[in-house]
Amino acid sequence: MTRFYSEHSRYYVSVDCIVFGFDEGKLRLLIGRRQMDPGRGEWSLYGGFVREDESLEDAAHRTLQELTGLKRMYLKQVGAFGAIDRDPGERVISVAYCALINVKDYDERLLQEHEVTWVNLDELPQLYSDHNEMVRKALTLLRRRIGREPLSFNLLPDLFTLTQLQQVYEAILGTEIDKRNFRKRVKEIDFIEKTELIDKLTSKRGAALYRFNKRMYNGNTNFKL
Amino acid sequence: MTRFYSEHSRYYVSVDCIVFGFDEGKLRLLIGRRQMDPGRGEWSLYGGFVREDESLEDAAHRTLQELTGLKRMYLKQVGAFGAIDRDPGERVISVAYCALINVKDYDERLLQEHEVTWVNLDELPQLYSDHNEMVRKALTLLRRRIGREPLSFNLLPDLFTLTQLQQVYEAILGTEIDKRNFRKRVKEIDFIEKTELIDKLTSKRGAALYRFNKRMYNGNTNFKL
DNA sequence: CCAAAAGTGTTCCGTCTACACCCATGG
DNA sequence: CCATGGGTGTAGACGGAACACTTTTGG
Repeated sequence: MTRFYSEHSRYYVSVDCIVFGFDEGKLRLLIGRRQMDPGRGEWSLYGGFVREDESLEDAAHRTLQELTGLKRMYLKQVGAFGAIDRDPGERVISVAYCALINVKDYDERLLQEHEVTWVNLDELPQLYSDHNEMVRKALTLLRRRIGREPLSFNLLPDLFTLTQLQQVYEAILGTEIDKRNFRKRVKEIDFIEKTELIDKLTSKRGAALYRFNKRMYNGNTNFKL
Repeated sequence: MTRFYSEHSRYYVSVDCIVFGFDEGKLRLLIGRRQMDPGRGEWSLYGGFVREDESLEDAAHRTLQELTGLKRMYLKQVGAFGAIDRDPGERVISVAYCALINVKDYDERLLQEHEVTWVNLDELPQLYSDHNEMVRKALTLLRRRIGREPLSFNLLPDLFTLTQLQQVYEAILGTEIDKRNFRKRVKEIDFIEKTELIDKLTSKRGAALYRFNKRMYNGNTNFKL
């Protein structure tokens, strides 16, 4: 192939994944001990270098599949990070991606293997390089979008109770929400379907299970929750 | 320097600038004929390759200074674009930046020199590579932010009339806005200052000139316009 | 004197918020 | 029988939307 741009410099490009999960009413984040130099042993987001045969987003999907075993998950680009010395080793330009997964789907064995763990978002330690900034930015992005995009279902099982759904909102927004007002709004959203099933695990009385109906959602850009 | 990541591939990284201006009530975009192969002669955003001694944002600022002569302008990252074949020449990962400038500040000579022109946003031709997508994404970003961030002043002279300000909102949002409601809201925002000066160019009666007070704005994250 | 843009308040309606009690059941 | 979480409606406050006429002055 002809070399068009040979007078310019080339850079390592990586993807770093901010993986959010939701468990026991709290937002959690998947972080691990960095397994390469420099910075070996520091807490870090999970990431990887971009290969020649994949797009940025594909690289993030591949990285996440290595980590979790999950094939296609909710994924949004957070932004590119390119400070000259952001990586203490060499210059690496990194593109951050925010992923949302249901903690139950996660393969526990892979967790061990990659030496990653879930930490509560509010107990996040200092992370390698600019990773804390990536997390902040990802969270800001979620907060801005959760009301107009059906993000929250990615953090929950297919069937969920309204209490769980509300807890996701509260965890992401960092506020308390009035139960009656929340449920009133849910009732007016047709793509959140009540099923006949009852969850008896979390309460004695049992709670109705709901489901996100993707078909009904399609094309519906104007809901508000 | 030790080479830490030598087993991985490196890539050209460029910045592409979506430069918005505002003139005669319309949003305009700065585009030019591409001056290098491949794609020479196609309409294109203005961009450049990232150098080793600059961050991504610095690269965007430098590129924009070459183009407009302006030193520090409003600049926001739109996102990284990394499809494998997005550039027909070689693999180039590009980070798009959205800039807002006041058309009057622009150096007309440089415009000639770089063979770039202003086009109305609604008459945008097909652009090189994925540049149209970058523009769409930048516009979406502006629409989402204009209400909670003082973007609009970057598109106007230091002194502006309320009609001009309203036109900026209408151009970005693509909607018509009620004059009285708009002005009512402006009155409640303390960092938009009325001056004693009168603009007599656009109307016979004359219109009061306003100014964005940066000091008053600082720290004010909760306005709404 | 008239065309053209500037400037100005009120009413209505819909939306969001605050708020407290009964229900069902497992242990 | 009681502790625990599930489930329900209403009233008042607030904010956003609709709406039309007067003012000024250059030509």
